Amino acid sequence: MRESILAAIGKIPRGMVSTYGAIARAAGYPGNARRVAWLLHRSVGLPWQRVLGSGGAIKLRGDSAIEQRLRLEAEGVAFRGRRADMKRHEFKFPQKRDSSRQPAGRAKRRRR
DNA sequence: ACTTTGACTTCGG
DNA sequence: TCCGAAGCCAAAG
Repeated sequence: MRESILAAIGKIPRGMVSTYGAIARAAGYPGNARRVAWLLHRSVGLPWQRVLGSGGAIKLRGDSAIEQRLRLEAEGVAFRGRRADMKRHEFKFPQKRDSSRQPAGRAKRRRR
């Protein structure tokens, strides 16, 4: 849990970013975005700068937010306004799904 | 053992 | 775009 979340964060490659919610899901704990944030805050040795809020928004305050942005830009992540360009830099965690994936776009969102 | 606390997210107005 | 409310739940104190 702690480990799976931390491991997921560690898989984000340089130049890519992910979000709290996506990491929680990838770690097997959907809906636990806050835990991801909590762990990030008190753990060390993680690529913390690569974790953003939904939509690519930086959720830190003050100086930390500036530092995060600088670090990401240094890795090649582009920003559009206050958000990272997720279309180009969002890291997709590998999922195990069988080959019966819909070939055409149209991603569907479950929920309620 | 109980309460507070988050670097959150989504929805509605 | 911004604001508030509700859902979420392990870890800290």
